[in-house]
Amino acid sequence: MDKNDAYILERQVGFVMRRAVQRHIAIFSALIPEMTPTQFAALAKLCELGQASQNELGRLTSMDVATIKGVVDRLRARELITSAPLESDKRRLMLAPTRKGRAMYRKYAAQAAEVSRQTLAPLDEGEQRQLMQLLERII
Amino acid sequence: MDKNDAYILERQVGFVMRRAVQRHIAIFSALIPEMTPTQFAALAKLCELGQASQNELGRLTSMDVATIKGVVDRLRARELITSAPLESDKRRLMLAPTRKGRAMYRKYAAQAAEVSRQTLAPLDEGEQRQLMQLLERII
DNA sequence: CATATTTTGTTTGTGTACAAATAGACTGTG
DNA sequence: CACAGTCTATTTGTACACAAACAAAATATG
Repeated sequence: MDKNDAYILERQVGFVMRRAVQRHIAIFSALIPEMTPTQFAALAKLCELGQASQNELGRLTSMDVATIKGVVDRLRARELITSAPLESDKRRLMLAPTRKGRAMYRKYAAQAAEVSRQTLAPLDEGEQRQLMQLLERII
Repeated sequence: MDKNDAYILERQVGFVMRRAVQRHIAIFSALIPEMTPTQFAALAKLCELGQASQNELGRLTSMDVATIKGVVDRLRARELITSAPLESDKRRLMLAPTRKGRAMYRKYAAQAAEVSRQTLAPLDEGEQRQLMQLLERII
């Protein structure tokens, strides 16, 4: 194998992104130890929507059916959201934030934005915008 | 809350990176269904080094002690690597790829590079370089 | 209307990922 | 030498993440 063809782990996008996500999660849990990024994402989206079915919430937060179920179970166990089968479509489980859930969201929304700021802190504003745009294009 | 201050999930780095990683993993498992990105990373690094202790391999692949143990266990179960306590330091577990492990690495190294190419395919070469550089700076 | 298909949710199994507690082995310093 | 501190590995518990298989409900289509 030619030297230039060598597979260098540290130069693969997947590896670098995995490490960047690790750092991001570390920042998140330092600033918001009360919940995980995933749980906050689900709660935030549900607060934005007011209500949504479990499936719908999963799609909007990019979690598959098994994952969103676990996240919802944990949020419900902490009484941050409620769930009830929909009368008009008994397959669907309608979710809504509780008063406590909305309070939790309001309490941490600013902190969550700060997590993004700290994650991007090594870059200047232009670079931050650039990174976000490039990432959005490889989704 | 001001409209401009609104927390928009889709614009948070963490959320976008998580989705980008999801797409990357999907591409990886389509091209290399035989193993996970994590397992390949550990195998690749071990092949590059020739040998390493479990702890060392974990550090170099950014996996914590519990994670690297699981990955090593699975690679060993498939006879892709061997492990043996080091005589001169009985705490350490020295790992080395087997002939089969090295063959597996050689077989998939080109595919793994192709995974990176496909992940970055929506971007032109300059943008790909840019994205990698920006990601490396927020690690 | 009857049934084939799709949608929603659950369950099971495997694989990262990390925190915290534990145990055994090494190292440094008094 | 003794022993305090450090390093390596293991174990346990929790939380994503996804595939696959299943059941129940709704919808589409003949």
